[in-house]
This record gives sequence, structure tokens and C-alpha cells, in this order.
Amino acid sequence: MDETPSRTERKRAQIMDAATSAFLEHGYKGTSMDLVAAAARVSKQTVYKHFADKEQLFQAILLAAMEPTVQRLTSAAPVTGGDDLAADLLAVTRNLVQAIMRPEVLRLRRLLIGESARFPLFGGAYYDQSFSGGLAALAKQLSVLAEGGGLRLPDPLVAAEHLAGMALWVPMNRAMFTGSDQPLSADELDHYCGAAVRDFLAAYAAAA
Amino acid sequence: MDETPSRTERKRAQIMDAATSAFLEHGYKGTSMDLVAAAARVSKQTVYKHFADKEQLFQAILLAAMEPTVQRLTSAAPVTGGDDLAADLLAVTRNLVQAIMRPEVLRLRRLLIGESARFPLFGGAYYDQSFSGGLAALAKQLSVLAEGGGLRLPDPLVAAEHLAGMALWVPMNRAMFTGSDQPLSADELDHYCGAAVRDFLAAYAAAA
DNA sequence: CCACCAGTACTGAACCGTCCAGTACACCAA
DNA sequence: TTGGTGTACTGGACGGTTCAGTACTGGTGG
Repeated sequence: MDETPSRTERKRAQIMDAATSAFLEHGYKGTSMDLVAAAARVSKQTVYKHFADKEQLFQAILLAAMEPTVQRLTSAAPVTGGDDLAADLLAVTRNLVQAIMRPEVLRLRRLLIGESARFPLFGGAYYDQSFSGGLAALAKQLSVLAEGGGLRLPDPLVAAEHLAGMALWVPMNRAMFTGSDQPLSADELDHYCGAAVRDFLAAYAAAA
Repeated sequence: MDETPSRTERKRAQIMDAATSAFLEHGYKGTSMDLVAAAARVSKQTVYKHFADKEQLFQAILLAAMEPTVQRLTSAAPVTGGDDLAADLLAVTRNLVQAIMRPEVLRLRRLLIGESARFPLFGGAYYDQSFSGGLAALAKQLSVLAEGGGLRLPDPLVAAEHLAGMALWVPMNRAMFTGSDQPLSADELDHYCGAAVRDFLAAYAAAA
């Protein structure tokens, strides 16, 4: 598919790419249409051919940037359901943390949070789809793991919220405030996920 | 103290108050010096008498806004250490959640996160002082409670991180993305704190 | 009295959105 | 392949607005 993108489609993609980078880096007010046009190596007129005004361009790049993130977080990775519950839990948790601590996701989160006062619809949409959807997907994974009999899950959603909260609270806050987009090191990933899974198991392991 | 604030000091306070509201509401780029002067009922010249330029005004209000928040979150509320461990834990958790879910704190967090790419020092400072400091204070409270014998705390700091993460992950993310500054309702507060304390106790209660 | 302040006008620059003359490109017909 | 036609694009300029920061006059509180 998309064998030969027409010139119009190419230009549109150039504009979207440049605008996405610019908005994610400088925010809405900090991004000028001239800068977008220059970064896209496109005349400003072409920008306005494709997008009515700055706000509609902003909305377009937000929707486009949210889509793959939502997709990735809500597509429950198939749980193998092996015989090692702790290992399976650790794998699920690592998947979640790595997926949500990606640089693009962090930048998108900062933009949505920073602009949530002026563009509350998009922050709300992201929360509904990506955040809540991701937790629901995690709850489903936990339910599958619980079928093995090692977990007692009276409320899978609450369990998912607590597992995610334990694993992500510290690194996510640090990333948000620090402004650093660097993904977690292997040691940090092991530390946060390992500690979270340990306490999760201590709370939810079925009585032997 | 501050018996008779001089006129200069009064004017400075007016400017700081107005600028704080404006920056918290509209962000750095979205706030104009004319708007600040008008909101402070002060001439623009007076603003520039007190602050060299917009950036220094921004830094001043950030430092001033961070101070009480840091103070509140790191001043460990005296733990009574009664005979009901679950009730004490619930009280500690409710204190934390209510302190951090205050509207001013939420607005400050959004501003720091949104501007963390352009003003990384302040986000980092807030993370170091308020976030990490708050967790350290919570860890200390937990240690005090553990002296009663009902808790087994191999690593109080990790325990504090997990308790805070379980209690705050969902409501904090919702507040950040939604843009709503409304504090949690009594039901929500009970729900999040109750569920967090329940799982925390399940993981950390000393073997009877 | 006089330093400070209000009010306002001003400068220089940035930005949004538009317009226009000329150019590159896609598509089709011969 | 060639030539032609319509559409998309370029580059730049421009009007109207906003903004950061300065200058100046006149008034007022301490």
C-alpha cells in the first residue's frame, strides 16, 4: 500500500512530521507557523492549503501522535501463561514500563499535560483511551495469568492500577519533571519492575 | 513579622500574586507582561522596576510557588502511632493524597511539566525537593508505624514509593490530563486510599 | 519635598493569516 | 515521446495584531 504517495500526500506528511516535532518540543504557543513551514521545507502557503489554521494543525498532529501510542498500550501482548508466575508478571510489567517510558510517549504526555488547560479535550481523550485503556488491557493480562491459579484477583482492574502505580510512579514523575526523554537503563528497569512485582505478588499471591 | 509592609513590598506582592495566577493558568508563552500588570493593578513600568525581565519574574514566582508545597509535603505530619495500624496507615495515606491533590499543587505540576523542556532546572528542583522529599517523609512515617510491630519494612523508601504509587497513580494522571483542578470527592478519596492501604497491608503486614 | 507610581504612548520585533506572480509537477491526448 | 492543461507549490511581501521592554508626563503617598 502507499506505493506512490502523491506530491500532495508527501507535502502533507512533511508538514505533519515537522509540526509534530515542533509542537512536542516548543508547545503550542512556542511554535510558529513560519518555523513549521521552514522545518518542513515547504512554503507557508502550502501549510495553509492543508490545514485551515494553527489550531487545526495542532489538533491533527495530536490525533496522529496519539493513535500509535494508544494502539501500543491497549494491544495486550499475548501472555504466554507459563508455569513461572513471577517471571510472567515481570515480563508483563517490563513490557508496560518500556512501552510507556518511550521518548515519544513522554513528550506527548508533557505536551498534553502542559496544554490541558487550553485543550482539555485531547488530554481527556488520551486519558480515556491510552491510560484507562492501557490499565484495562493490563487487567486482562493479569486475569489470564490468574487462571493458572497462583493469583487471587477480586478486582483485576484495581490490581492493574496498583501494579502500574508501583512500577511507574517514581520513574514517570522523574521523567515528567526532569524533562529527560532518555529511556530507563536496564538496571533501573529491573529495579522498578522487580520491586513492583515482588510487592504485587506479596499482596495478590493465592494462599498456598 | 511583616508588620508594616512598605509600599514597594506591597506592590511586589501584588505583582507576584497576579503573575503566579497568570503563569499557572496560561503558561509562560501564553502570559503577557501587560496582562500581569493589569491583573496586579500596577503599571507595567512598576513590574519592570521589580523584575528585570519576563524570565526572571517567571523564575521568582516558580520559586515562591514551590516553597509552600515543598514545605507541606516534606513536613511529616506527626504520626500518632495508635493501636490500629490500618487506621493509622489510612490516615497517613489520606493526608498525602489530599496534600498532593490540592488545586495549587496540580496547577504547579502542570506548569512545571509543560515547561520542563524550556526550564528544566525548576522541574528538576521540584522533583528533588518536593517529590523525593515527600517520599522520604512518607518513608519516615511508615518507619514510625512499623515500630509498633505490625509492619515488616525491609526498605521503607520502596514501601513509601509503592504506597504512594498505588494511591496516586490513577487520580493524579486523571487530574493531569483532564486539566481539572477539582479535589477528589470524599468517595474517591476513600476508594483510592482504602484500596491502596488494603494492598499495602497485604504486602507488608508482619507475619502474625 | 521627592522618590515612587499610574497611565500611556512608543519602538522593534515576532507572528498569524492572506495574497500574488511565477514555477514545478502530474496527467492526458496526439 | 511530445506538447498542453490544470493544479499544487514556491518565495516573498504585506496588513493587522500582539508582545517585550523603554520613555515620558503628571500625580501621590510617605
